[in-house]
Amino acid sequence: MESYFSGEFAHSLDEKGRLAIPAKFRGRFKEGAVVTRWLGECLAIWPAPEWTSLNDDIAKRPRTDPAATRFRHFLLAGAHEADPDGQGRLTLPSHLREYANLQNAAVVIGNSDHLEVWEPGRWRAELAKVQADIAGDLKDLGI
Amino acid sequence: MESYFSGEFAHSLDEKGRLAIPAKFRGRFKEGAVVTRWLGECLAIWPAPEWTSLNDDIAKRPRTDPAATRFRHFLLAGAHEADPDGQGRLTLPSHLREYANLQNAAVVIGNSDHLEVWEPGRWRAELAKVQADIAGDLKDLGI
DNA sequence: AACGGTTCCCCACCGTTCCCCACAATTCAC
DNA sequence: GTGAATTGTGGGGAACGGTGGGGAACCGTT
Repeated sequence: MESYFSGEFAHSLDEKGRLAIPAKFRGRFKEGAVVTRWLGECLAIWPAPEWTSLNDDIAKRPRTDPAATRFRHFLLAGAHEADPDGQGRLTLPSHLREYANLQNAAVVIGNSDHLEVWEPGRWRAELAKVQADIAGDLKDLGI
Repeated sequence: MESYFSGEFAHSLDEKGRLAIPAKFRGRFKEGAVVTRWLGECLAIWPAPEWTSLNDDIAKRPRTDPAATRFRHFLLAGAHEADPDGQGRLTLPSHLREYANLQNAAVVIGNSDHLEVWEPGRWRAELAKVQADIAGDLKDLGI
């Protein structure tokens, strides 16, 4: 069993909008999965426990904080709970597919506590940006 | 048993994308190996324990830090866990081979806590740069 | 109650990957 | 110098994982 999500996987979306979760991670979604919008115009897939703790964190923020309110709208309004089918796939609702601009292909990447789903073109652009800034980022992070 | 990785080894990549780990280092990868993108457009190979500690460090960084987000995408998305086969080889996934521009040949070098895999041409260029700057670098480092 | 549409579940195919065996070349020992 | 062991390389077969599609169950509507 994996402790952190990592890796990059090129998967397809079929005509029913189904996306396969990488086989090595399926065990982490036995208790359910939640799909949400995420930063960079991609989607995030959370195992149920991680989703709950993220939710608890958000709920603690004061109702009067405008930033917290916007973040709630961003995250909660798009949240979609889904159990993977017998083949380890989950169906992405159309409004989330539109947000992430997903057509027939997708790149699934592991990112610590969640998976991310990117349209392949956007992922290449993100990677290019990352490579351009990596030296400076490392310096900032002190690694 | 070596404590630090060092040395330079010219190996080939076969048609299945398999790379042989130098025999003297194979004992360090009994618990598993992780291949990632690395600086200079090469790949890094980490023994599982070293990777875990690097991973813990990354996971601790705040979700909101853009530099940390980019670094996660660079490192975690590129990370590929693989156990060496019975011959001490591991398969490099195609997206990592593309990143490092690897075709049929590779140079494996030891670098303290990890191995690096370079396309031979890039490695020669890196060596040339190193030799050109070595005197000044030593001065800066106070060695 | 009947119908159309959607969603869910299951089965089957196919490509890839993994694992094992075999060869060749180099190194090491005697 | 000769033999033996180790190392790097290649290939074949079996298992696994991703994909597509068909049929049953479930919804809302007429």
